Amino acid sequence: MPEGHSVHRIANQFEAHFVGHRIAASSPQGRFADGAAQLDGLTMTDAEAVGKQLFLEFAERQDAPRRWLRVHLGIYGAWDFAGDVSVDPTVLASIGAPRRTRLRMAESEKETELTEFPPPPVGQVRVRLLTDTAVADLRGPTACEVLTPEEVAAVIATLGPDPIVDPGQASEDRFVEAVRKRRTPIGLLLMDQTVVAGIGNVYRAELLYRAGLNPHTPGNTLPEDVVRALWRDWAHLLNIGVRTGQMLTMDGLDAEGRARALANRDDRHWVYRRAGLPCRTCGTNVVLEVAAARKLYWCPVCQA
DNA sequence: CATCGATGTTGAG
DNA sequence: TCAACCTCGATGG
Repeated sequence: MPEGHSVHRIANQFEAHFVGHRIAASSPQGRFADGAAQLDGLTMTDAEAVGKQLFLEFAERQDAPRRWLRVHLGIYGAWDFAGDVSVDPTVLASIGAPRRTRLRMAESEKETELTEFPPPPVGQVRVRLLTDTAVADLRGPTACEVLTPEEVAAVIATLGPDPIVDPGQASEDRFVEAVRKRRTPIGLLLMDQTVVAGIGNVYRAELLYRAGLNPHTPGNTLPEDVVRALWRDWAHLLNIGVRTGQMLTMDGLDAEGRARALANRDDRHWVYRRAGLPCRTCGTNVVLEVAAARKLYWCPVCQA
């Protein structure tokens, strides 16, 4: 699935083109007919991303009770936007006019031509959210449900800090404390959404590499400054991800390297998906091991 | 064209 | 620990 950065971009897209608009909600696939009926005709009043979860708020009127749609894309979910939407939602404010197009927002983003509006739903569309000028289709989510504000608060309470939602020192402190009180290996703690929200398998491998950390190191044996640096690096990479829409983890590259990283996913990471290939730094073969049913890539020399 | 695998989570056993 | 969820791009024949 998209890791935290994409979910923030999706929230930005909703913020820019759906919030403040009256929404026609439907479930072309039928599996979310009841939920869609609860939202149909309401106005979207807010769009928030926390970790990998997306929350869209709806209300009848300004002072009316609020309802939230909670969406988690899981491993292969995606939102498809079409109509007047931003090709790059993060630059909308400076560019102004949206572009009439079709945009898939999942693990990667792809733009295609739009011939009619609204486009007929393609495939299994769980939810369609339609305004006069823009449409969002959700497919393949692992979670899609209508919640009360209290239920949303309860979900968010289970999540660790997200550096974009809470950029302050308190979030860093929370992360440091959560990591340093547990014997669990840091490689698993980074994937634990109650410890930090939004990191997935790619960012985990890359953050550990960048920190020179052995994934098996127990959290409670890590020096405080190492854990703080880890948090700051996550915040740094997340911001790059939200800005570019790509999980670029090899910053500091020259212009040529940057172009290569943007063009080829094989040249984009230090260790992720590089099992058996030489480490870019020391030449040692990158190791692949399976931990908690996920593939973990790391360099046994650089991350000794 | 068939098969595989994935940037994730939940819940059963 | 592992299957299920449910989609689609990449890969191989």
